[in-house]
Amino acid sequence: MARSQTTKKPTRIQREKTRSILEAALDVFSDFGFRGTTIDMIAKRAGVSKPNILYYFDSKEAIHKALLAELLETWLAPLQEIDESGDPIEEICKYVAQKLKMAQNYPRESKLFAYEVLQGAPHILPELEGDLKTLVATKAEAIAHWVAAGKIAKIDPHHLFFSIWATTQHYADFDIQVRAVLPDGKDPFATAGPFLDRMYRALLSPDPDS
Amino acid sequence: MARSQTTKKPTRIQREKTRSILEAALDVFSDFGFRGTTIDMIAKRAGVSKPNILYYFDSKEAIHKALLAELLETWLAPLQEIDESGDPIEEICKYVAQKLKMAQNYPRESKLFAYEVLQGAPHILPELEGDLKTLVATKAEAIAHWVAAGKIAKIDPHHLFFSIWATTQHYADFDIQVRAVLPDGKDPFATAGPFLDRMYRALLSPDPDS
DNA sequence: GTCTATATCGAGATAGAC
DNA sequence: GTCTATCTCGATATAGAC
Repeated sequence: MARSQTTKKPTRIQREKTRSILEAALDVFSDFGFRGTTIDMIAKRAGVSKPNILYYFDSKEAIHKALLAELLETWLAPLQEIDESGDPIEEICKYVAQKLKMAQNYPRESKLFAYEVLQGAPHILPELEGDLKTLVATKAEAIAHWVAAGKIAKIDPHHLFFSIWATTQHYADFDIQVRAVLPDGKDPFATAGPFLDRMYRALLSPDPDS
Repeated sequence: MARSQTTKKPTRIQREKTRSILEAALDVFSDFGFRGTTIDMIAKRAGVSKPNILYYFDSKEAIHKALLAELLETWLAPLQEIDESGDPIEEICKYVAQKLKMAQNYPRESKLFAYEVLQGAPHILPELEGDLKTLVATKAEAIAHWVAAGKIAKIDPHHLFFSIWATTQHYADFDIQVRAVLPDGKDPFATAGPFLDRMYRALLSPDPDS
């Protein structure tokens, strides 16, 4: 019986090994997707044997699920932080900047998520329809209040979030294309930051006639 | 020797069968990705046998490549149409609307492309670094002229394109997530159109102080 | 706990009958 | 041209020694 199926608390060695397997798996899954990844690839990258992987995790899918579960926690954190009592435009631009930073520093997580959603979110659809939908609804309401108070332009809060997710994660998920198209020597993230900041300030600035 | 390796021109039957195989393959590849798709799935959906598929195409990869080649032609067409002598904001908003329409009407193509780029564009990297980069450079220059003439706000043309691609294709590629998060009964594409139009008009409107 | 060896299975591709 | 049957290989997962 594998450790992962028992309830005994893991030793330090076990925790470290579990971590290094997850770390290696994130590397490979984010590059090749679930189906394109073999346990052997993960084993090689983690520096352990294939059966040893299956001692710590019941199956390839179990590794994948563990990664997605971890991911969701951290992925939604910045959204939580949007504060209705703060300055509207600054709050949203801060969120955009945080999301772009995450795309830069955690591209593997972004791509793992992209693969999952592209496939129809087989493992996390319940979370999307549950926690995520609820959280977005809450924050969308805050934004609707800002709109109603005339503090920002009259925009659809849901599509605002979609556009923020799309534009920031694009630099992680479509990294290859971005680098292929950008002129040589132009850093994607350094130049994307000011562009996006400007875009959302323009979008959100309240109309004079409102 | 398979027909696909000969140089004889195909009969009507052969062309129709090739088409129906490609059609079925697009369905399956766009749902499950290259590695997640089996020839059997394509065969079932096309209503032919597995060996029959391999009579018309040399391999699974050959089908995939054929789809990508077709895709690129149509995918870049709207970008070509941006006309430097037209009204700047109308030209760009027209492009945005066209791209959104394509995401709505050709979501399979969008997802096929997304899978390919996520994986590191193994089949189309040369085209991205060649034709696409060249085309974008040309159009970016046109936009730079508009900026220099004070006709639109001072924005980075490359990141403008990235943001348009990201925000429009998001509704095809992340369709599942969009629908999971949107309030019930709210149509994604119908509500995205006005949002994006407003966003790009706000972004591009020239500064008073320029 | 970790390894070598292996059972098992799914899938790409081929052979050969019709 | 199209089928049934099959070859072959790679990958998940397991058995069993150490």
